[in-house]
Amino acid sequence: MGKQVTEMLKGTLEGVVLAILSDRPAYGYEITAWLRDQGFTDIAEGTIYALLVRVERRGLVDVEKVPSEKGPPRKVYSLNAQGREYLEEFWKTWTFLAERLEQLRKGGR
Amino acid sequence: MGKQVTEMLKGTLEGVVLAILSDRPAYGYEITAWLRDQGFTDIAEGTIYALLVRVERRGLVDVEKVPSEKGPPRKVYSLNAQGREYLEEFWKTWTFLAERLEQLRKGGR
DNA sequence: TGAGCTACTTGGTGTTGCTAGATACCGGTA
DNA sequence: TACCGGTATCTAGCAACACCAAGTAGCTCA
Repeated sequence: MGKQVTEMLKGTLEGVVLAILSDRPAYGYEITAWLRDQGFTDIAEGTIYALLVRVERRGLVDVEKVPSEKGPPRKVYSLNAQGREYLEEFWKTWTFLAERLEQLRKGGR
Repeated sequence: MGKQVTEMLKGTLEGVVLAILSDRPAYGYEITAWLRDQGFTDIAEGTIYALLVRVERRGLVDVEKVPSEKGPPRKVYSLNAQGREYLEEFWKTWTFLAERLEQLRKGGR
């Protein structure tokens, strides 16, 4: 994929990461690896870290530093109540957009 | 809707507009009005015009100036061959993203 | 004359993801 | 010991995109 997916990710990537965290806590490196595995081959490492810092500042996630056997300590993020609320909103917005797009695709306006 | 949809529109709005044009030619004012009608209440007028200029510069659309009875001349845009190709790509990217998101929503990873 | 709708343009702002490089901890190997 | 690769995070600078605000311009009708 190229630039197209990059632009489309703006705004959705955040929801994607929060959705991942809604399943269970995770840390940056892990999230990046998982996304790559899912086909998001272009997602830059730095992007995820920056995003995590952002959602933390906004109070959507809680953080815990956990030592790793294989390297420096991990920052494990978990979705808190506010984050879950925000994720709800995200899914609503996404649904709205997806419905409009789907309608456009089949039959046009 | 609020800021969330604004961010999510980045990258997709372009596809939306091209999809509209794939049905039949249209001009900026008309497109804006139609989008508002479809629930995209936050879309700014200027945004559509800027987007149209962009896709024109990229050679995805052809333009024709058509006099209007009700105001200044309209710039009517129509999707050309290159634009159709690009729209194809857009739908592929969109499908990829939508599938990942849908999977995330139900059942998580 | 002026209000209101139609129609397009432009300059500045904020958010977001990418690039590229740096830092740091650890195990294995030459 | 010295170095390399994998793990793990952070940062500064950049480009793209949508928004905001204001302006220009043509037309109709009171």
